[in-house]
Amino acid sequence: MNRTNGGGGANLYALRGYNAALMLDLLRSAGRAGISRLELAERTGLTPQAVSKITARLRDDGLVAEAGRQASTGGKPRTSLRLVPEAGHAVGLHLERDELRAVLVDLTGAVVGERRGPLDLGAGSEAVVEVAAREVEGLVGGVDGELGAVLGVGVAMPGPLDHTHGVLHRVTGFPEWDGFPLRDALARRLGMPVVLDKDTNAAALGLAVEGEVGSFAYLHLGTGLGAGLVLGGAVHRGAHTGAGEFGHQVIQLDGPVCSCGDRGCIEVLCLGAVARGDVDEAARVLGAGAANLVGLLDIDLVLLGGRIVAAEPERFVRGVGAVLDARAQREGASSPVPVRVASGGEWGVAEGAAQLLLAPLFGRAED
Amino acid sequence: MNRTNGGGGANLYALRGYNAALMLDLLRSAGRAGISRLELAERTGLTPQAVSKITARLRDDGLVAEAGRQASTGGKPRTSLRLVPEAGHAVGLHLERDELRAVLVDLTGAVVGERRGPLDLGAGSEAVVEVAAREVEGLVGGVDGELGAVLGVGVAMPGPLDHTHGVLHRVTGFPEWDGFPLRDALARRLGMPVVLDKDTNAAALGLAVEGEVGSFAYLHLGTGLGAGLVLGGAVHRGAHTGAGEFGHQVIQLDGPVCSCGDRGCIEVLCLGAVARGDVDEAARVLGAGAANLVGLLDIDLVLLGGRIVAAEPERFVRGVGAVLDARAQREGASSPVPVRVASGGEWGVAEGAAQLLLAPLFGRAED
DNA sequence: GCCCTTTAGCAACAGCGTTGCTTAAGTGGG
DNA sequence: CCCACTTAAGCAACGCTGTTGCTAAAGGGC
Repeated sequence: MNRTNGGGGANLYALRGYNAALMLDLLRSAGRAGISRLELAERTGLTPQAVSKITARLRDDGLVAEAGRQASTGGKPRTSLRLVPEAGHAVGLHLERDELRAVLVDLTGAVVGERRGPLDLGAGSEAVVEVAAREVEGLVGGVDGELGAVLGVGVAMPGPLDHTHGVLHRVTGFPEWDGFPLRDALARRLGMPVVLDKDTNAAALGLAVEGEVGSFAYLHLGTGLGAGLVLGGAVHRGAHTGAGEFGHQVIQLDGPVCSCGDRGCIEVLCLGAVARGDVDEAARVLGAGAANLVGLLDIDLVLLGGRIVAAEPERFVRGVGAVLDARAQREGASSPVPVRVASGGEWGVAEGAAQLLLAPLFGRAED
Repeated sequence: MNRTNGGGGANLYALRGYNAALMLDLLRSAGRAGISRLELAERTGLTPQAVSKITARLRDDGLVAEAGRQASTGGKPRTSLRLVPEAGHAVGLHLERDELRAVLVDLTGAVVGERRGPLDLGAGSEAVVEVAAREVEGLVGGVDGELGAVLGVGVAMPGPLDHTHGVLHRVTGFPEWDGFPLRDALARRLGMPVVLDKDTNAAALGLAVEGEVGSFAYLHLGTGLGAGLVLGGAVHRGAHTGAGEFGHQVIQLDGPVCSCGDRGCIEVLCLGAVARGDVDEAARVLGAGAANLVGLLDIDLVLLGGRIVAAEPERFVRGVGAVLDARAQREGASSPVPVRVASGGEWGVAEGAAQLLLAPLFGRAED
């Protein structure tokens, strides 16, 4: 229980919600196998009786169900509890320059429906909102049978934008999008809550929920180079959703001119090397930036993703890893920061976008 | 009310402590003038009656007192409440290679006693602990009259160390300190709680408490170059207290060799320029690193400190500011990130160290 | 089959912030 | 000057939280 919610005081209602979210989060990580009431009590520090009461409420709400019994340890066996996946759903929308991906996920984050189609950001905001809305409606309507409440739509896009207000700042190449309130426009059109975030943040959130613990950086190497930062389990967006601008970090003073106007940005160096076919150099440059990040933030893990990484994953992991290993050796650290390819692949951003709506249920704060 | 305390559940006792800390924090920021119960209620979202109950408990504990009345706005005038400064004290200890500074501060953070003396880290751990302990005892004993409970001692030192366990990793130039459990040794010797942290973190904490809001970076340019990061009001230390290693960020790939063994670190470039007498170049290099930091973390403010900055404050502020201004212009941001010289001066680290013990009282989480 | 161990729930309870109302302490109009 | 009005602060009762004490349920081992 800490102060991050804008300095607000807490009453009994807040307390209840907090503990309920805590339980749900533990139940989610436990997965299909479930977790017993007593283990929930141990993990939270609450009394078993409190856990019984809280889980009873969650069962009444249909969010939690019993899932068999565990082996006895000499007495009455523990009853496992698990999340009810179909108790709630969320849509994740990944909008790119020329393509749209949409997923419908259940409460556990499992994908129960997906769609993919062309998109033209140049067609104007109204047309794009309409296309996106139709995809969402198709996805939600296309699933047969009873569908637990759809909590809303998470939208992930590249480029600078404002998560708090759901407004786009700029969409590279399409000045007509400047300042467009995408969140509210889509919410009004669909009649359900919408949350907007950067693609890299959505991907990082998805990875955090999937089980990556502690603090890590997700580096995305695609048409641009960006990062999603997870610090202490929460996505770090900064005051204006600007955090994670990894690509325009300068690592070569007075180096070649970058598209942003500065010189020696990691993006121009890295993508330049890729263009020359020198993947090892690209990985080395990326590694230097990653090492800067690791030192600055003391993170535990670096995850790589994006089209360019996907083309040669091992070489990038090896190249970035080499730089981090060298750094660890210089520092005398016991073990270097590991580097891996992010799971999720092409759908990772859309799945993470859906988590923008699920996360609050599990006590993952908005910031 | 958020989840940062290791996943623990919250009971009524935790709720009470949380709201009490919230009140104390608001009372502290209100300073000598105080703040009315109703304003506390507005700021926290709690009902006026709840505020009355909570502040009544705090008054019973002697932490809060009435401080006059405000002007009437047509009815009964509001009663101002303020912290009782002498209700608690803490010691801040700043240990450098060759010098020791110690301050005794009251609950509001005001300095009520200070000491300064030579120190030789090469004299060995036992001797240093003894010298430090004597300074603390002298400081605590030297204040006449009733002294509210001394909560403990905050110790700030350079170099890599582990805040969580209170253990030094390395002290540059003194290998015999490797792994020394300074926190526990000093705590045993003094019989009071001790908290250990990096000097830059202590300075940043002190600045955060002094009223710098939101997220900022404190860049310290002294014998080395380090940073203290405050994100969302809390010091970001990272998993192993390693965060803030700003100086060994590479900004000149394959540049000159640094003392750390890498090439093109900001520290070797910046201090090299200072050595050549080229302050403007040093400021430009520092600015490039600051711009990287601003982009990566989306912070609101950059504060400069340390001996070298103190020698030519305006030129550093101007030089770093110019780089950040150029960056803001490229980004099309409405206003550039401001740069200032950190208040606190030579005693800033020691004062911040004392806040390591006061901060928990005011709900400023340990991490 | 009995005893023991362990789990889960029922009932009473202390303590939290909230609600409804009363008292305190000012201002300002007639 | 006094009285009506406004605003602040506290008292009492209340609903709800997690906790405590105890009981019932359910399995294993001798």
